[in-house]
Amino acid sequence: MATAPHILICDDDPVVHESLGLYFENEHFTYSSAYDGRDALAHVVSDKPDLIILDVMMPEKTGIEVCREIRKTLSTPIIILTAKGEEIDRVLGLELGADDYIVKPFSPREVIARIKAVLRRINEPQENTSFLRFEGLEINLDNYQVKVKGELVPCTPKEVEILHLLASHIGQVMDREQILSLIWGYDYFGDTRTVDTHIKRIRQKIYYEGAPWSLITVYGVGYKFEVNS
Amino acid sequence: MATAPHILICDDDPVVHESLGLYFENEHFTYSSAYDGRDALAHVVSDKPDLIILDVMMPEKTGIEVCREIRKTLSTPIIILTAKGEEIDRVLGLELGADDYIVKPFSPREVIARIKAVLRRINEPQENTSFLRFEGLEINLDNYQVKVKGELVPCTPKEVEILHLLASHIGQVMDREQILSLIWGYDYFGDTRTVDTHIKRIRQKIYYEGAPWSLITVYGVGYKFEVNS
DNA sequence: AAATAGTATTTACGATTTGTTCACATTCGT
DNA sequence: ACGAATGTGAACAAATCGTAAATACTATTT
Repeated sequence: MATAPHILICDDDPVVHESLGLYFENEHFTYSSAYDGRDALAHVVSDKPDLIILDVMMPEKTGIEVCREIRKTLSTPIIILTAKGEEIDRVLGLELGADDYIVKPFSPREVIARIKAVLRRINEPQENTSFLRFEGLEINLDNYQVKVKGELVPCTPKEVEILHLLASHIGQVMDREQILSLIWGYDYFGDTRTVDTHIKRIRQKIYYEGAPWSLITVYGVGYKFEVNS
Repeated sequence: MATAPHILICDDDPVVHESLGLYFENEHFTYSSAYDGRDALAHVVSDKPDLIILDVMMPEKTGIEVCREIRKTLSTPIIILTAKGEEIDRVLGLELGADDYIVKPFSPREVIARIKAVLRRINEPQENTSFLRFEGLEINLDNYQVKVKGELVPCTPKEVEILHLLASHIGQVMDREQILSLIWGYDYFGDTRTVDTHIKRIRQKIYYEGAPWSLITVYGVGYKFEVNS
């Protein structure tokens, strides 16, 4: 994967291949296609994809079975695809060793973002930056303490974690799903609006007039931590 | 820059010019010198350097101001130079559009390595497709921010996405269906004229007299992003 | 084991922003 | 010149967000 990643799409619905193919070409990803479970396994071996997109409902072998098979020998990242209503399988899929989970119908942005996130997570060993400091703001994930202008501000664990997550990705918008996945974990089923409530409280606690940083809402996308706007 | 790059050194300290000059000659880079902010801007225009090294502390105009000025019209790579202890926020520098940041005192190896890295990054086919830069126009899909002449222009998410899509396929005409599929998703069924309205708003927001790029309508087909050659 | 305090989550609703469509003017290609 | 395609502004619809308050959960103390 020196340059662009190669993705293997496994789904019995040609429409999914067409639309994903379009997004991938746009990103200069290459891809190959499998239309049933057995076919999928064959392609995994022959194509050596960098990432596998696996629909749950497929003839011959279900995505779950395929996932289990793959995990016996390979650690290739897998993203499970499922129709709305099949959401029960989420926990199961992830316990089987899938790396992420997308519900149909999906948006282009979502799919591409998830793929990039998974590949990034796989490739880059995480840097240990548990302590972050900005003008008038310190976030310490070792002792779960947040200081504003040197003063300790009592924050709950979730608040510290979310703030740390956003502040360690300055300027980068993170959507609610990403935040939920990274803070709560992949097996969490909750209302994405929960994130909003936490953001609200974090803002209340840390914001002061003239702070050189802020939590910014990107309408329709998510939140980001910005410095000196 | 067919062969060796030309570097513009902007610093009020002659010692810096001497030492950098020495390294550059060794690498067969050519270079020119500016000793204050105003001088720097003049040289940027007349010398058309391939890369600019910009000290923060300079008479007449600080490096920060010069950087901001340059970014209004040019996308020439900039490396910011700063003395240890000068609490210039790395983030701030990079937000202004600088490409890298070196703290004095620097080692020859470090400077050369950084310069080569930046030039490589700029020249090679973009790996980081989420950020696009043109003369007087920057599109950042991580931030969802668009800058025209260095100034932040408030755009809605759809506007940023469409602009980024077109700008990442320079010269290539995309029809309305393609744009809808890639931005809205495969399951969207709406009026294709919606695209027109978004294009209109993008043009209103980003266009300025003499911009070296534009959103062009291809009658009966679609839209494309063009750059003056 | 029950009560309590501290957190987390859900829900609801108004406010706001954004997206879409429509109507009409203008431009384009034939 | 004509019909089709596009530009444009304004009205409208939809989606999203902020916030507060209610509810559920969890760990600790009594």
